[in-house]
Amino acid sequence: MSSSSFTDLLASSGVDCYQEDEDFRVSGSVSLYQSDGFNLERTGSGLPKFKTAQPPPLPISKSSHFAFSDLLDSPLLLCSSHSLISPTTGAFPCQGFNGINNHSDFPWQIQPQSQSQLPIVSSVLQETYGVQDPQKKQVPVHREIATQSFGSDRQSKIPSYMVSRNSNDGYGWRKYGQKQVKKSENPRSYFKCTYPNCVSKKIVETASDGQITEIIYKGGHNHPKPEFTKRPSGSTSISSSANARRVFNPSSVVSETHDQSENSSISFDYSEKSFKSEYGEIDGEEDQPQMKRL
DNA sequence: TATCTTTGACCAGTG
DNA sequence: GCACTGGTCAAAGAT
Repeated sequence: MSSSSFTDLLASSGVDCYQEDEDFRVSGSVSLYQSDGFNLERTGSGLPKFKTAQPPPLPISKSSHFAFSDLLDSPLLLCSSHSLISPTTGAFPCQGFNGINNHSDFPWQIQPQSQSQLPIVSSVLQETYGVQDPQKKQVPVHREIATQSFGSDRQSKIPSYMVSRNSNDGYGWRKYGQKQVKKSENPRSYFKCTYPNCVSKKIVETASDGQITEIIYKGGHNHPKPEFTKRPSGSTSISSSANARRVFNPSSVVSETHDQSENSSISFDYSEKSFKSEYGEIDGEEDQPQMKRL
């Protein structure tokens, strides 16, 4: 898909794409769930408009759904584990955004403005392929600014761990700190990936009303998005969900790791079921009833 | 009982 | 060297 069609698609979907410096941002009023590796930001009223510059030619399909976490499994981001974006051009040195991406589908699903299907009423994305000083550790920074408007009443009922631990991206996150920083009036929560030996971290900035205003990813996952086995039915409490241990599929790790370093093709289900499953993120469809209860 | 979040303290980087 | 700031640690409480 060409960049123009991509931007057209986003624009038509209420997404605002623009690039600022090294940041490629996608913002607007769109329901996006998966977000790993992306900046998510709600800008104002969410009226779609392009600030700039041609965004990278993301191979997005015309699907109305996409899963951001899958992007982390793709070379688009994983390439950042091996090489950083050009600090001067902001361009990916690897193929991903250079228009030669082989992925037939961009792994995200744009949820049109329909607000009836998901708890997330709207979410606006900003994607930043952060560039760190090459002199410093070569860890890519993926900044994500997200606003998850669950609706004031609904959001307040969602336990914090449901947001923080999984953070809608399919990965397991463990909160290890929270701090009020000066440069932002909102407190920051610090998360680590729970996958063994994974150094990926993220910083989630949450507004006073509970909305996630910014997510900053530090370091890439050295593992694919985990596959989870389903727990036996019968455990319906939220705590059971929190206590559910994610089981990583070793074979998946091997194969996907290989794909990440090479040319992995990304496939994802555009169906609503899939999207909801992604949203359920806690443990797939098993947790959807929990979400419904919530 | 295990695992999680919370939160104050501590540490390191920077000006 | 000092103060400020952001990031991390770890004990305590919660689930």
